[in-house]
Amino acid sequence: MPARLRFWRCFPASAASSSSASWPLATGRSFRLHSRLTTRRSIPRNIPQPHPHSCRQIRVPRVPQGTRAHPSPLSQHHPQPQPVALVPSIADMSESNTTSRPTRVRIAPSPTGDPHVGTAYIGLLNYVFAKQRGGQFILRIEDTDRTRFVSTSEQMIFDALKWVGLTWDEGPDVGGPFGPYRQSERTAIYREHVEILLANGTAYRSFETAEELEAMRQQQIAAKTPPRYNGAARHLSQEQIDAYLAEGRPYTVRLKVPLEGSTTFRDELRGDITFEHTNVDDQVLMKSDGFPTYHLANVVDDHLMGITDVIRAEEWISSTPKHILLYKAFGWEMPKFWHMPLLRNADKSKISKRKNPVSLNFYRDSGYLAPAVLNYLGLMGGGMPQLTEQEIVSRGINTKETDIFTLPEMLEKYDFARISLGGPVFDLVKLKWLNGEYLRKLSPEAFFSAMRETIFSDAYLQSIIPLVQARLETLGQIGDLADFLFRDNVMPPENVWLPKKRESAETLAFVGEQLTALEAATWDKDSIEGELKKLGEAKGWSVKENFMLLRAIVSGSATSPPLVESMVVFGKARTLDRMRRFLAFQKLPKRN
RNA sequence: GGCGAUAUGGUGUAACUGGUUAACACGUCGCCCUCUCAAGGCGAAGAGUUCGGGUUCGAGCCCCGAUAUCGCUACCA
Repeated sequence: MPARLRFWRCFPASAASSSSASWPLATGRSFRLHSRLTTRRSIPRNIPQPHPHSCRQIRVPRVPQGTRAHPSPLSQHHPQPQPVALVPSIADMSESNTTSRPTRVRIAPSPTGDPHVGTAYIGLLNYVFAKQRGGQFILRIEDTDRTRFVSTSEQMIFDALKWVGLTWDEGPDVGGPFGPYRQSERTAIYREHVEILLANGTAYRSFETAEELEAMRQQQIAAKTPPRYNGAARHLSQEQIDAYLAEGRPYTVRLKVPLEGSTTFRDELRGDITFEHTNVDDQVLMKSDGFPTYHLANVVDDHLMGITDVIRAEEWISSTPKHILLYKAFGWEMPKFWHMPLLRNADKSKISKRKNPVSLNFYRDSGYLAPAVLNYLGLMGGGMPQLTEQEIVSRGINTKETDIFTLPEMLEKYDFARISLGGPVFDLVKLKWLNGEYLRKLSPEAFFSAMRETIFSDAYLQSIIPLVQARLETLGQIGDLADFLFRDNVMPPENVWLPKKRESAETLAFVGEQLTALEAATWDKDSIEGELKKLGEAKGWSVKENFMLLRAIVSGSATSPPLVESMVVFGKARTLDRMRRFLAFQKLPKRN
């Protein structure tokens, strides 16, 4: 059994149950985990009994071993009927304060642009988690940031998730008993809850302007002290507050984090994690525009929607104490937290569009098959049991098949206890190999259908007709003119892309700016053209230079159908990817 | 800088409660097949498990200490 969790095993079992109740009690590393193993079940034989005097750090399995190759005594002695089989109910094994609520999980994407692979990744994990336990998978739209809101984004998220094959039981489009599922439609709810916090003294109003806060931040940075809100507004007198309110001064509401002590929570994959309160900021809960921040909205909604397990990316670990504090401030039952490792670029940084295609639209439009994408995502972070050597030999199966599995197989075998915590690099090379495997297994008929539904769909072909019809003398010439709309690797030679009167460095810099401009653009002819011309004017690039450069990058050639229309047809995700690939290629060290 | 998390070949993962030459897949290289390229078959190189101590007959798994990487450090999520 791989030991993935360390904890101090020096507390008698009886001490365990009380720890989670009080706050802010800095618990030792593992009261609760300990209790997980000792309550409601007999202690597994293979785990040493706690000894009152021994305080040795040992490793224990995070989760009962029922699905492992070697069934634990637990699962042997206590066969449990399960909805879909599998990970014998982590909930069952958990501490007794969890009143076996039905499993409900959620993903909460933010509609700020193209649907993200990370959303599909976390979505997949949540989906599998829920379905393995006969629970519900909920989709909630976190659109509380109106400055980053993109109106087309929500629909794209729906479409992308459906494309990969994930379906949700409740959501903005399908409804459900705990709606609305769009946070912008829940502002009244948040306001009510803020009042509760204000009333019970766990939050306070803060009247500083954004500028004042920024100035404070700069000062703190200059003084090399941690940039943090100084809590000044905590000390405002009631008269002062009333006066400010009377004059209609805008304010935010902040969480009143205890000045002393610490908060400990259990991450189901890592064990207990403790944060000193001196390191937890008085987080803004309600912005001056009346919208909540993620922290408030997420806690309120998770509670109201009956979420039992919060499965989200690792980047949230640092703010989890704030969420814990909020649950406690409201007096609510806590969900369990599972922080998944972050998908990474090749350089190990958090996956980002500049270094990796992250738009699900890109994968869909480029002809990746949804099951392959899902399969690949399932490979990230482990989770699927690997065949042992003996199994490979005895069953004589092709070893690469271990890496190939379907969603139903994941439901059957995926084991959250197996997840490895190192951030996995999202490797396009292996994804392509996997996709190729899927493609080859298709029947010719299915392959044909796949082609006709994507790269050669009627809709795609029809969108191309206006670009080529006037320019052809025979139908057979279409490939001469529009090959770049059907190709993956397009890379113009330097004599094609480099303008006569420009240096390569300034040109590449300009491409970078084109890219930035286009990333922000709505994907239609006028917007694209407008953005490009605006940029060209600002930077002193003629329309001709500007467009010819981009034409070279997008089409690989100096002649092509109308550029902007071609880009519209080709799609935002793929066009931008082509530009990024161009830049990446040019930055590669050249031979000679 | 502060706080937190993480650490097995280039990449993704294995390695049962510490037990023989650290396994599988992708990638790379070579050979075979073949009109070419893929696919397929066969084979090879590539890590001694971030580093340093310790415990032990024995450590990737346990302990201590470093280091590195990533994340957070917003009226973004």
